[in-house]
Amino acid sequence: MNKDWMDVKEVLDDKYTGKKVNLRGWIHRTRNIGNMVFLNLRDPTGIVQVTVAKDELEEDRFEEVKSLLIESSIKVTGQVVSDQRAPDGFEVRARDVKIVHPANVFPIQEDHSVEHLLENRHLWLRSTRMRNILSIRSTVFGAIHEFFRSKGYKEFQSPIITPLACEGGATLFPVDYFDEEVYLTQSWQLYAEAAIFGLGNIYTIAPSFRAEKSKTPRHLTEFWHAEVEGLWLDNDELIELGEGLVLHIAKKVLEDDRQELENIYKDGVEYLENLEGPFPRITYEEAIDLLKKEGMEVIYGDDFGVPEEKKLTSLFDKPVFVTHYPKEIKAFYMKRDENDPTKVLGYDLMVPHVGELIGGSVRETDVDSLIARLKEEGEDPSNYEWFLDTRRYGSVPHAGYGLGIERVIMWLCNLDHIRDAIPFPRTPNRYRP
RNA sequence: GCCGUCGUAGCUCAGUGGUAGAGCACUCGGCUGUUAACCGAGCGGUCGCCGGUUCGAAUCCGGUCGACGGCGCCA
Repeated sequence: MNKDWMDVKEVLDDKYTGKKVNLRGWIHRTRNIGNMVFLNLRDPTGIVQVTVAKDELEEDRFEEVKSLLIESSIKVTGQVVSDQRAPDGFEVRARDVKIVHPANVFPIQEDHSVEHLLENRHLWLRSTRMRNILSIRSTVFGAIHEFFRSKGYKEFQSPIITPLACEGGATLFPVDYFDEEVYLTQSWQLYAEAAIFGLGNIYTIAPSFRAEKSKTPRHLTEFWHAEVEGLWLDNDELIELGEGLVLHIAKKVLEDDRQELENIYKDGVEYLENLEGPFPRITYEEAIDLLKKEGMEVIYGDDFGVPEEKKLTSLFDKPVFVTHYPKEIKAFYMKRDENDPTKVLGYDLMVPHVGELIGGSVRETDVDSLIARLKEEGEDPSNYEWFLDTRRYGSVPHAGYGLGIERVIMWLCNLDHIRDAIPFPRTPNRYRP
């Protein structure tokens, strides 16, 4: 190996012990004891201790290094030694330190409130915790592309600016479009249903926007949505497509980010390692019965709240599919079950702590049924003419789902709050920085 | 939308009617093996904002703004 700059991780992996290295990065912490300075040098791969002795540097340079504040950027040349006194068993004895850019007083110290970290999110991204999470996030995005493309699905983009709603009840962010009111998209789905009859099976990863004042640990107003639409799929095939994606994501994160995952959540690794299909599948009615058996007061026809979700997911050691919900509590576009027209062919995939990870359904293709359901939801069907057209010209059975990517990350990392699953979270009370 | 908690130094907090406090950070001094170093000194405030009660309000009362937490709704 012969290169100019080494990674901190390589030093900690014993690749350069006894040798000279060149490192560059940021001062994570610094301690000076007079004629010697201890620096913890951070780069994107890790943190290593650097010792700077007064004898080794020119006097002026030593005084400069001594006065550097946390987060100053530097280049270090020195020798790697194995030393039990160093935090990770290895340290770099500096021969030369070049100051790239001294830092002002860093606003984030050891004690910090949630609010302070959110105000300084642009600086908090340098933390080990955020670095680990964002690495896992990157892997999750890659895994989703990989999964769908390996199955022959093509990537299709819908507009972000749109004139119509999609999810009944969900509120839209209005946008002033040259004096007309349009909205930020809530979902890719309706446009996907137009594209599917030409392109075939498609998927996307795109932001979705929900103007709901949901002050919960599971909601963002702007979140990243992985959505898929497949031709000829029935509900069972759609379940397999959802299960396959979740399993593939978990596998990839274990492969590529095991260390990052362990840094955040030690128990997560074992849970994910043991995760395999098939996930349990129960109907809405069976879920109601289970909850009643557990002593909960649930009324048939009600959607599950947080207490019901918690109870239900606690009964299984894997994510659980709940199928065949009553049509009244689900979106207008879901197809009714021919065997029981009060139910829809669709499902939610639920996991502990997070709740719903995926919501999917077979799509209704009958124009009259769609119009009737739209009216029930208080929508004006004339706003949906182009969508209804997709059913008027040789529609075929099809199905799809949406997966909340931040919720997947929250689940994988066992995060207390979904806002840590995204670099700059947007919540009802926060849109800065 | 509903319920709750909290706003005091750059940060984290104490102070519940009588002169505004601590730890950390920062500055200066000391120290060649520190691990959130340590020791000494210094700097640092319109107690969120508006109004009221009182001889006197960070403290009591009313309002307001903001943040956080929980519920509902959803992915």
